[in-house]
Amino acid sequence: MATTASNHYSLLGSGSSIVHAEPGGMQQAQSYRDAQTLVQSDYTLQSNGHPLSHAHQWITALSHGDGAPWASSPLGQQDIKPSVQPSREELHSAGSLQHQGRAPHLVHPGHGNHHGAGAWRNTSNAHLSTMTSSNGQGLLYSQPSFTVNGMINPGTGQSLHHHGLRDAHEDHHSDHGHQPPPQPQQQHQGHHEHSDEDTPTSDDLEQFAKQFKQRRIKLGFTQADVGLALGTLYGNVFSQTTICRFEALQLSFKNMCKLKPLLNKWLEEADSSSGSPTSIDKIAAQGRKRKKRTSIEVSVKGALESHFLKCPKPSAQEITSLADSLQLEKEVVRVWFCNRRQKEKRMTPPGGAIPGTEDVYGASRDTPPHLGVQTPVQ
DNA sequence: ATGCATGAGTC
DNA sequence: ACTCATGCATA
Repeated sequence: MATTASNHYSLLGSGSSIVHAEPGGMQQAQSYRDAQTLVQSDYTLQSNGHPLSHAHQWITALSHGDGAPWASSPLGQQDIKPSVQPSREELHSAGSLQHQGRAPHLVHPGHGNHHGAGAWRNTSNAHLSTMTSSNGQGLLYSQPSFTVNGMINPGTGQSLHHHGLRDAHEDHHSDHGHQPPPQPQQQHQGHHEHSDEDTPTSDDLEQFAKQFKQRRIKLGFTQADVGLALGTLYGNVFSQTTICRFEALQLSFKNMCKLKPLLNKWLEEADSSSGSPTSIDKIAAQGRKRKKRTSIEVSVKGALESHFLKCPKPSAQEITSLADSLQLEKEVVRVWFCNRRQKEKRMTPPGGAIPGTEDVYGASRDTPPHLGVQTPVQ
């Protein structure tokens, strides 16, 4: 694809003072790739170096295994990268064992409609203890540059954390209307409902997320604070978006499993370190151009929705013609479909389905099952 | 809280 | 060209 055009961003020195806001600039289909000649009119230059956004790559790289844990991945994750040190042998090894095949269940050749994206809540009640059995998940990551207590004090009220606060997170969840997703956990008859040792169940995650959010708020931290703290703490920086999605269970099962241990660690650190100094190291930020977010009109969205229902995976040809008829860039349309598909794979359905009422799309029956809890949120 | 976007890793 | 993890920008 237009790699040429899409990645011609420039790095801005950290000391750059220029800034160019360009608020209500343009926003509709401006071909960013065709416009190579146009220079960067449609890119927003962000001179403000945002905190390293490459950070996620460490994890991402390894995490791509996507074998859907519930599916059949022999080994789960042994990701977790140390900080910025590129020298890491695991990087490679991990790559090899990844992707051992997509979840057997939701594989649909051609484009049927949806695949069982909803494999999500397995709810197999059992505590599957499976993969990850021995990876070094709970280990520490080396943190060369910065070490330690990351996390800034939320100036906003709050300042008392107790350690014993562990409230019993024992609540409800007798069960949900889960469906029986192919849950391949095997071996180890789990029995320890621990946090990081074994693969959590959907309910475990749901519970943890709930508790995490509650405690986070009690401690007075925002989602952004946590994301930043994880960076200074472990070297993995996450954005407010990711924390938010975690709490709302809007990530894939695998992704949730990966983040849980990290957030769990943070929770522990959070209440143990009461008067920690909070040293926030900054890493050189880099800026790159990013295409301005395209806003798709509702009417157009409706059209895209319709097409999606008929064909979630349109061919390049179809995308082209569709883009043409809607007067959007092909790339925008392509990305829209990608995001749409991704959305279907999330744990929680879009609007928060009501238990018992599913199927967001007409014929879809395997849409991700509900999750009846809608958190009010901050 | 979410929509659109980027990129690495795959297929 | 797709999937996935992730995030900037925005409603």
